[in-house]
Amino acid sequence: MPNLDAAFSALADPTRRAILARLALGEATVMELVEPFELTQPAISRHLKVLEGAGLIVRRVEGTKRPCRLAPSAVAEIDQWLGMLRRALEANYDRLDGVLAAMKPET
Amino acid sequence: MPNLDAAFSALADPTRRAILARLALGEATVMELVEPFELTQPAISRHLKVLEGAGLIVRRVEGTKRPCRLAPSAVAEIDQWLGMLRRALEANYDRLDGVLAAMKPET
DNA sequence: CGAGTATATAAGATATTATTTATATAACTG
DNA sequence: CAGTTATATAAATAATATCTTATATACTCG
Repeated sequence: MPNLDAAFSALADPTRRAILARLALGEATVMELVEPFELTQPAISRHLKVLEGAGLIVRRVEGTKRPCRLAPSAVAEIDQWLGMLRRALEANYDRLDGVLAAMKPET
Repeated sequence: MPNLDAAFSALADPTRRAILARLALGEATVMELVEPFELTQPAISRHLKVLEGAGLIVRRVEGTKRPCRLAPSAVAEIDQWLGMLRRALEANYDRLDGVLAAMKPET
């Protein structure tokens, strides 16, 4: 089970979300990801490590470059967990209790 | 606009996710939420404050009790943001670039 | 090989978070 | 009103995260 802690924690940082948004447009190298931010290269490298550790990105080796791109798995897992809340909220306001009694709380 | 930072950050903690899972089963008071955990009441109160600040729960006043329940707004916002990644990943592997060029990165 | 480029790691400063114990507030209960 | 219950806040501590500068590694090119 990839880690929900790590995934949500990674998404909690606006720089990291911006990196993911950039990667949604396509693969990018570390230096390409450094450029739009006012942070140093080591800072971005660290953010990338966090994102990779959370399973949100993957990296290739291409000579001296390490292009990053989005990874599917973690997003799916987050979606699945949020689905629980979504369903609870859709099933709604007035009668939350009864309808949802069948759901198992969490690990 | 409720805060994505706050929302994801709130979700990054397993105790808080467990609290949300419990609330998906229906409203609960602070003491009811304390019971299943091996944490003190002040610790849970603080977690609830974080969840409330993130817009993930709301509270009523009922005498001396403060029953909590899920709030819809933050989940919707998170969903929306994750939707960007989801679409990028669905549009997929081979040709991420072209298809997604129309997307705006982030705030 | 030697210089330059791309990236990673280390060390250190500072900030933030999570927790506990102790205490405060406020509402019910007899 | 006094005691009890439900919850919040404060102070102290410990662990974690983030950033910077400095430096290491590892490819590439002439």
